[in-house]
Amino acid sequence: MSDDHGAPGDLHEPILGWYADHARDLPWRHDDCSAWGVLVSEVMLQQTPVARVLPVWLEWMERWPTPRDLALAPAGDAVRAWGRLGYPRRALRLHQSAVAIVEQHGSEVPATEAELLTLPGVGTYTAAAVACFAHGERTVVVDTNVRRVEARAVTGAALPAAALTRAETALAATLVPADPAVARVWNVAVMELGALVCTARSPRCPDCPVAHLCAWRLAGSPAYDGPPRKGQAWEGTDRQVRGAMLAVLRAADGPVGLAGLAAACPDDEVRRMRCLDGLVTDGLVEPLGRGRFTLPR
DNA sequence: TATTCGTGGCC
DNA sequence: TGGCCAAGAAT
Repeated sequence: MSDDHGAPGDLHEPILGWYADHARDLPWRHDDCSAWGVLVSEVMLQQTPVARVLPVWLEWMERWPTPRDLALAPAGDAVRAWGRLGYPRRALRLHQSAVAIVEQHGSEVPATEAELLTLPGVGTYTAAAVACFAHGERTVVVDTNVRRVEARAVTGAALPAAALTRAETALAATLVPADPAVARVWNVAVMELGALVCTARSPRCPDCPVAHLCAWRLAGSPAYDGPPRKGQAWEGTDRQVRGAMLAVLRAADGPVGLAGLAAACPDDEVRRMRCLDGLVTDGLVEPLGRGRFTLPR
């Protein structure tokens, strides 16, 4: 029909069609899911796989079905209910967001990106995602999946650059359909394609609806040739100790003494105290005096 | 712009 | 086996 093979517009029909057939049935995508449910899901999904988020999200929605419900609970309850999703400051920020939504937004999750961006823990991606998926706004949603799909299909690179570039955002913007309702499906469809088919390590190109026009494939699927990607250090980091300390506090019924927290880092008192200080500064741990600590009240 | 911040599963 | 990676945000 068109002779300009590879034009960005050619991606729409195949990807939207693929999504219609292969989308996962996730509760936060249901029409009856509240904007609050969408916001909670988006924050939980930051750097955390769907499989791990699902049971915790269901628990949260049952326990705190509205922002007001969470705002009325102690912050520590949110941190404990966060379980082992990782990056527990997200739980704290979600609680702070709930309070802000109640106090400053009439208990309704804001609909515009600008307002959403004022909420703690809500950045560029999450604001665009919530405005779009919860409120139907036509936004440009750019997450790691979108970046990878577009890097391959359009740019021809094996992987996107380490940091989001203006060019990527501009490209993504040109690809978002003009109609808000279609844009909404497009945004989630590209993410889904990246999550299920156009994966980082071993992409399932035979299952890809745009393999025939993928610039990366047409170039012979060249290996990544950019600057070396530095991994996420873990062994011997403060994160490891902070995580262990928080695990102790989550498991405990009441306050925990320094001796109990020492198990998280038995061989290095300097690091141990630095991490504890950091947790207190972050608001994830509350000092009670006399060397006793608890999750925030 | 580069770091820091959890956790666990997978190839 | 272990490095890599997962719907990022804040500083």
